[in-house]
Amino acid sequence: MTSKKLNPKPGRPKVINRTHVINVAMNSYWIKGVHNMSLNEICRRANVSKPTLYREFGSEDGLMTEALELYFKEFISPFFKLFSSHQTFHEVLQKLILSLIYNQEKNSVSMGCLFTMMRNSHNLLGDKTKNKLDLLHKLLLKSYEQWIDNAKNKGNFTNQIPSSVAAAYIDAQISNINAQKARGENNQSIRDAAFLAFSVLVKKPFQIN
Amino acid sequence: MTSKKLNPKPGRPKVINRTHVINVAMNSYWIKGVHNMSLNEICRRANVSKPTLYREFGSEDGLMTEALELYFKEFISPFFKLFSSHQTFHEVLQKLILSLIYNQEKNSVSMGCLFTMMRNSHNLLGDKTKNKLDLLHKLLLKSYEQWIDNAKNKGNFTNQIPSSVAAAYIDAQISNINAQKARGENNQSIRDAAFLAFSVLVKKPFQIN
DNA sequence: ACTTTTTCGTACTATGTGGTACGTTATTGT
DNA sequence: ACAATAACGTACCACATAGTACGAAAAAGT
Repeated sequence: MTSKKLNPKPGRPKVINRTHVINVAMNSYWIKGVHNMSLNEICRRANVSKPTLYREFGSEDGLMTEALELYFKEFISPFFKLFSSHQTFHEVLQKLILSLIYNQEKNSVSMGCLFTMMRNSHNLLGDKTKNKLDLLHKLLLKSYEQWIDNAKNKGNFTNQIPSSVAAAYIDAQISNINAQKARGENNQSIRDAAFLAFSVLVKKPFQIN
Repeated sequence: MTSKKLNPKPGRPKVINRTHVINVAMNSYWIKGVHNMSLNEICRRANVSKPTLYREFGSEDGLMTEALELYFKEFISPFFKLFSSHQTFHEVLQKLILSLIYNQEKNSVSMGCLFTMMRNSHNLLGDKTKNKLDLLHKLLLKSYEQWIDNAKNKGNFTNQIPSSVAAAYIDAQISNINAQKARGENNQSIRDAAFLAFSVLVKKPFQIN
């Protein structure tokens, strides 16, 4: 509380825990839905006063942007490592699908995907969040495209379809899986549909567990 | 105003135009999104006072239920006729896809599908609307299933997949098309993805116009 | 001690929401 | 004429929202 070295600035020291607030916001938006979660409620949950939150993030839009960024970093970009692994396209695709269906739940309640939820209601978002969303979406599409290009070079992807079209297809089908999860549909029927949809990209059938 | 025959009841005659209000509500929910359109705003647009609206529909939930029902009747059930036509499965499917992509716009602004929008945010709906939604969804799935069964009998559907699974697949892919429309994605890329997704159900490729 | 700097949070604003109380008005029945 | 009936809409309710004004508090510099 009084160490000059840890906080060598004048003025009352900050108590707000930025990363904690962003975490609370991310989870709240994720579980309850972006437009079913108010700033007031986030303040309550994060135990922060509203002016403090505004001082730190500027606006609801600012906080939401941070929440989105954290979500992408924690729950989406980890897949990028899979894309550049030495596994075949088929193996990675299967892992990706099953992971989306079976690992995105808390207390066995299916939660969908915050990123997809935001894309599906982008017209209600603030400008900063919308821009961030566009940026991340482009990044994601590029990642799919590189993954496919690599697979083509390695001979793991023999379909003659252009990589950009395949990337858009994967993006659409993954959004679809997430939407089905968010609707609370049955995991097995989501899996059946996903395997069917992605079978157009590969030769071998997928393994049911 | 004074005819006993046209209005043989005591009391002040009604002026509210029920079907007009439902139409306004349906279009408003459709264009602006169910949760971005308030009852107040609908009253303004339909030129009806709020108590009058409550007298007629009981609650926001009641009005929304009627709006949903009208939407389904006007924009979804017309497809049912296609399903029982004498055209092949392939022909009908292609017409269905193209119609969803190119005919659901007003002033060349893509609008998605109210039914799909509601399904994607069912957790925010009132009980009546949710029940109606479930009912209509089941009706829709049954229609797909019958369509497929018929096609199988006529030899137009040779895939060995169970009809219920195929119906769920069609449902998911159509929801996906609508979601992409609602996100404002490019029509051509939506069409490419849809043709690819549905190619697993048929043998011949689809015709690009 | 006193000023400066910075963050704190109570208490407020303006606006919007779904929903309703209630006096008014337009009709029919007698 | 006058009661009975039924729909009308103004003006309200309680509550929630995003966002802010402002004085108190906690640190550092002198």
